[in-house]
Amino acid sequence: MNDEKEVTIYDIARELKLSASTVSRALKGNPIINYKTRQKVAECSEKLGYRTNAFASNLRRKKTNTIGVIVPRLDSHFLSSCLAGMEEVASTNGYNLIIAQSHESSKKEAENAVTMFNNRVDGLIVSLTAENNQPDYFRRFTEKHVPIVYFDRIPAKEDVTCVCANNFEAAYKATHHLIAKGCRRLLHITIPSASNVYADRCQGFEAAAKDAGCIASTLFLPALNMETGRDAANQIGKMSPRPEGIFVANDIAAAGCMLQLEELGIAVPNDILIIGFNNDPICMLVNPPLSSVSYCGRDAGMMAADRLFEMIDNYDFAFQKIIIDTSVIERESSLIKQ
Amino acid sequence: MNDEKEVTIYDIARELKLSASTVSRALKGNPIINYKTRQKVAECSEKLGYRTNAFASNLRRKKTNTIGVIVPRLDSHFLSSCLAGMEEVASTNGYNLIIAQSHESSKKEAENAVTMFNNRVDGLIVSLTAENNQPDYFRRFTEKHVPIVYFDRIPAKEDVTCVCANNFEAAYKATHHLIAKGCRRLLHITIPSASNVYADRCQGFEAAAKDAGCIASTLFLPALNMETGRDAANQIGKMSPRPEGIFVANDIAAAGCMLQLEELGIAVPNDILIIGFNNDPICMLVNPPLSSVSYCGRDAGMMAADRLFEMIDNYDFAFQKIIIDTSVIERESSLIKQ
DNA sequence: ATGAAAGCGCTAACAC
DNA sequence: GTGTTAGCGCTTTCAT
Repeated sequence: MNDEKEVTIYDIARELKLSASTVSRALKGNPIINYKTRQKVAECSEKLGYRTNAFASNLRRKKTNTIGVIVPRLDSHFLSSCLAGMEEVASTNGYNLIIAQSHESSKKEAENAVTMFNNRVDGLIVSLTAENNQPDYFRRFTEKHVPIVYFDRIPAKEDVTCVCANNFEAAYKATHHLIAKGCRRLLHITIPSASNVYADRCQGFEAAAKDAGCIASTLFLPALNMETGRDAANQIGKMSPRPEGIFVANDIAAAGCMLQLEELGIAVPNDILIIGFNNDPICMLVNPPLSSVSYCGRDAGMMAADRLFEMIDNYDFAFQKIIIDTSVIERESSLIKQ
Repeated sequence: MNDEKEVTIYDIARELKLSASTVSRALKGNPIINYKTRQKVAECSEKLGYRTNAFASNLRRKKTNTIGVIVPRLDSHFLSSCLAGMEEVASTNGYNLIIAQSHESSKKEAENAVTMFNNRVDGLIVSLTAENNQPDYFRRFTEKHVPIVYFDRIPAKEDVTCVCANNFEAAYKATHHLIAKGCRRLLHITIPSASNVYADRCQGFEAAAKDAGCIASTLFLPALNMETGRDAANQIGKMSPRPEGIFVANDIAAAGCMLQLEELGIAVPNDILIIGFNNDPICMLVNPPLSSVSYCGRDAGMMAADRLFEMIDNYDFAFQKIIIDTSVIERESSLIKQ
């Protein structure tokens, strides 16, 4: 492909009448090499336009300095914040990130896993699809002692390292918040999913309602977005009696729902209180501002990456569950009643 | 590192009493190899748990099947949509994406460029920082004939391949839209930047205002986000006479500005019309819904990746400027006057 | 402090 | 249709 010959350490060695090994050591700043030699090598490499060949090095060292990331999608605020955090940590540690999206398809996720595996990533960070929370295609990584950190959407089994919120508790708090504002008839809007994220939120909601002796029901949507949020509002419009407080499993759907409720003449928060999840920036843009559960993506990403590097560097595979803080952010959408 | 010996093509060869080259060919489905042999190799490789070693192959082929992407940040809706589009195209073509963020710092961008270069990416997709639109650190790529596609924030010089909107025209259209709604005193809110994105939008704005004989001024903010958008609104509140139509260079700042205007008792669109840029989903969430200029990130990402693969596959380095469609999306924030 | 030599796993030119 | 051979560029013993 490339016309001009690449400069190798042999070229530098020849030029300087040294051996390749000396050059190799000098280039990595190995102090065993005479300081002057190191300087000469540095100069010469600069002069010749040398660049290290990562594969040759990888091939030799059996290490890629690359970590793989598999996420359901890239274009969500939460996930891209997570990635931003991971990228920061990775680049500080001299690692690259290779990123793939599963598009919520377990099949695509398996394919991504194979690619990552063949690319010999030194570690893997994964957020699972909503479709499958006990995939078996990551087994080969653990078999080869390639560490995996799951984040946000974690597998059902216990013997993994993961970073996530305590979704049960977070949902409990969110629901409790509605109850504290005087709501007795509660509705939870979510998707049917075995994933910890949705299942735990659902259970947290039910537990909080039960503990307070409230009437709770759950509305399952095919997906959680603006559209489906609006559909949910239309259904709520027809309910009788209507719920007094709604806890939606993500902010986008909550926002869609709220907008549509307003259009139906159902006022938030006067007629219905509503709270979302994720504390997406949109919460502060909608009117009224949307209460939500805050959960910092960038931190989650950084913690996942930090833990992964610990595992890689210390060859330490102890399973660990890292819980991210969540807190209820009260805004106008849930503030009036009391 | 890894305890168990990795299985190589030699192991398969030994097992099957074949040569490594035959195995290599068989594994890539080379039709010159006997069908039965291919099958046997496939079975055996499966049985032994063989996985291809990408470095060894890369080292040999001098090709990485990896493309590098450098973006200012990951956690913006527009950019993550672009990435999603690129990832789709890349993965269809059997390529991986390695992604780095410059955090709007030219220094970090240069570092990223070095990393990508050393990792021998087969091609590069870049959106520049707002800080520097004529970086020299990508020169080494072109010198080595590694194709680069710039997107969105492109360099000042002409001899590059890029994918972007015609920001001048888009801004002209947006401004003209305000004028058509009856605005005579116009304000543009942006950041000081030599980048095509902001400079061209600014010029488009000025040209449209001038062509219509309107009074135009520009407010430069230190950044374009919710906060600074609100600051802008505070400044607008003190202006006299007040502008009648505002064109903001991105939607987040536009939304922040609009919210703050409302808080100051300045009604949108009754007192002031406003239009943003990017058609971010938040446009439909704010109240009133925000007019904007639509510009599809996913398409831009896909087009950039498509063009890059063309350059890689056909060894074709003709410079090409691909213009993405933009259109003014009229929503309530600019609809009343006429 | 430096060098010689072997080998990481794969591919491709060239044989047969 | 299959095998032989050499080499991609680097790192790492082991010598000296």
